[in-house]
Amino acid sequence: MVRKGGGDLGGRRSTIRDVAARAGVSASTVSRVLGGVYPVSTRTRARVQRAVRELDYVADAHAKAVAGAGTPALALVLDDITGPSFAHMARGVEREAARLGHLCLVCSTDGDTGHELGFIEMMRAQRAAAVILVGGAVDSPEYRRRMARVADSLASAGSRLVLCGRPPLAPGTPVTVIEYDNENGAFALCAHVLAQGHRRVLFLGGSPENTAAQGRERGYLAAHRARGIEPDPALRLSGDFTRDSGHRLLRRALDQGLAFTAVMAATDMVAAGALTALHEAGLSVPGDVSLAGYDDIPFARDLHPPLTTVHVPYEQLGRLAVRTSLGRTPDAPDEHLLLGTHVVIRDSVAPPAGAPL
Amino acid sequence: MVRKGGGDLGGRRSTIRDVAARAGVSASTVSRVLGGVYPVSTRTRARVQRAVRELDYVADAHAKAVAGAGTPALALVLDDITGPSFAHMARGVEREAARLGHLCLVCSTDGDTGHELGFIEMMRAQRAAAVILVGGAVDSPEYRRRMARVADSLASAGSRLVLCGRPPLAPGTPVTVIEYDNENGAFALCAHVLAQGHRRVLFLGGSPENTAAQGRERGYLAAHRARGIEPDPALRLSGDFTRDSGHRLLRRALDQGLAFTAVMAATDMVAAGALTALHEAGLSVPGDVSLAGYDDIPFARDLHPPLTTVHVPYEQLGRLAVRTSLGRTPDAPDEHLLLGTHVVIRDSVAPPAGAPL
DNA sequence: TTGAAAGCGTTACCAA
DNA sequence: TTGGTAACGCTTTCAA
Repeated sequence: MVRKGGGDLGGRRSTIRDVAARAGVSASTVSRVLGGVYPVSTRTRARVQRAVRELDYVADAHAKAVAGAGTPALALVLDDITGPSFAHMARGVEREAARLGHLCLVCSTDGDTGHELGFIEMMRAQRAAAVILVGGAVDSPEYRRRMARVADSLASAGSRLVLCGRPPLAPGTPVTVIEYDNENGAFALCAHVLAQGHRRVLFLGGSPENTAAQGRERGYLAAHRARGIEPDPALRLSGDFTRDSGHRLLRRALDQGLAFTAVMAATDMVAAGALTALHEAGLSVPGDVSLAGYDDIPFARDLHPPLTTVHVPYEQLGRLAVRTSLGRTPDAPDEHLLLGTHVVIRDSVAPPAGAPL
Repeated sequence: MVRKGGGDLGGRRSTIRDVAARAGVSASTVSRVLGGVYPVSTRTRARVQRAVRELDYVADAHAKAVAGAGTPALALVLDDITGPSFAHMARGVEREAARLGHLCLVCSTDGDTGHELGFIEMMRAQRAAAVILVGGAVDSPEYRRRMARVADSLASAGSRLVLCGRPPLAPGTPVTVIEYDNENGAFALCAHVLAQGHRRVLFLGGSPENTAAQGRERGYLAAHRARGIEPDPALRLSGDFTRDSGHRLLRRALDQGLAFTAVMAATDMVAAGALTALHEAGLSVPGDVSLAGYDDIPFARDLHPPLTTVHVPYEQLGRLAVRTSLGRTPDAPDEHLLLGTHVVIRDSVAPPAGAPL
């Protein structure tokens, strides 16, 4: 089969030497005109550029990398790109990486720690400029040990570990941690709910091990205590961060006859499922029960009623992750950023029926 | 600063030669035990493996690539990872790629053709196994020319162009096209709406240039004509595929006093925005106005009322994209897959008020 | 301003 | 079963 275009070499990619030959110069010269910054005569440069065009040549990125040139890629490791908040972080990472001229590798782990470790190993093999781990994790001594080892091994390969929305490691570990304030966000949100007069607030959590879920639950608890209320433990349910979890949990609560006048979901997705369950049960929101979410995903506005929630600057988080990890020496001391959140009040939270104004 | 762990070489990554030296063997031998399939004595293998562990060694992927070994990455190019349907395709691609041992590079173009071309060039430099372009495009002679050139240039570099949800190219072009049936899906959906008795159906489209939007609009039109109805052109609005577009368009239609009893949105996101605008105007769905979407994103169930829409197998699309593009000779003839869709009936479409049963 | 040659970290061929 | 060496495609001294 015959390729179109001038650049056929029998199915072989054209190399810098092919270009050199065609332009009647040496490979070094081609490299120099492509590099852009070296002194090359105008005539030579033109000839080389023409040859490049005719051959449709692009320099092999791997060869460049091996030779010590080239821009290393960034690696993004997350649970599931399909979660709206993850997707927004991914966008931030991808955009900032592109702006800085880096390519972006992404891996989904589906929550499997083994996969995660495997991916990190691959990223080290790829000489990634940084490996960004996104999303809550199970915080345990084992987690800290494992991550510290990863951080060191990445650092010694000239790369950098970035933890986004994950618990920090021991001081001195070469890692960048960027968190958003789960606890305070949940505190503010729950305080708002309580201020409306609710006393029995159902908490629809994530996995009890997940640090993001834990932080939000701590905020829920703290807001109660700040008002001198001891929340009923029976009101704290755990599941995962999916829409289905919210739906299932709320339906079960209803079936069990649990008494509550408001629901605080660990996630907007969870809230969405819960809302549907509420509607299915013929309950009106916020007339019969109030509902609040967390994350402020774009869809939250289109729920009915529009969802009161906590805004988390996910995209900015992603941008920050790449900005702070790049242009930093691999084994810089650990660095810790905490981003603020704020509650956005819409229509899904109101005073409980029969409450005093 | 002193690195922890045995593998310190003064900040240098350890190489296969470091491992060889430590194990007292040659680099070739190390390569062989790492490769796994060559005959190596048990004793030697053990020694090498220990050295690998002690040095925390991983083979450099770039060097491997240059040497002709190694698994090439897959490249995914899309508009915006934040769109739910894109995210699901991305998940399909990423999962299937991982299953097959490939890494996945992703780039967002934000609809900029120049960026797109630039990314494709980079992917060629990366020797990507395939470049998967996702999402509707502007179909023009210029588009076809450009894509054909890209397809050839990718093919001659041993890579393969995959078009997902984009118009096909001239026969014979080395490209794989995977489409889902926009027109028939929209036809079926609109037929369902018309069957309920609606006669003035507002169409909330995407960009008039976008082929996905066009296909859906064609389905809308065809369904009308199949019933002998000539739809009022004033009822066809265009915007983009965002939630805000739906909100804005519907609000404007209302402001202008446009008469309609049903709304068909080009996208679930658009439908979500439209739904909120409807609610804000005090209109009930489907009591006053029926509403239908397209894509069947998970959220569609949690809209109120749950949204009648068209299901598109996005994740499967992604998996298929990688499966068909891998393990195929680069300049195989063009291949064209058309995936079916089906309408999922929920509660947002009902007969118009005062309609005959 | 240009070219030759060494080097980057692998793998694969050929001998031993 | 092992080691030496060439080769992969590029960049970067070093000389000219």
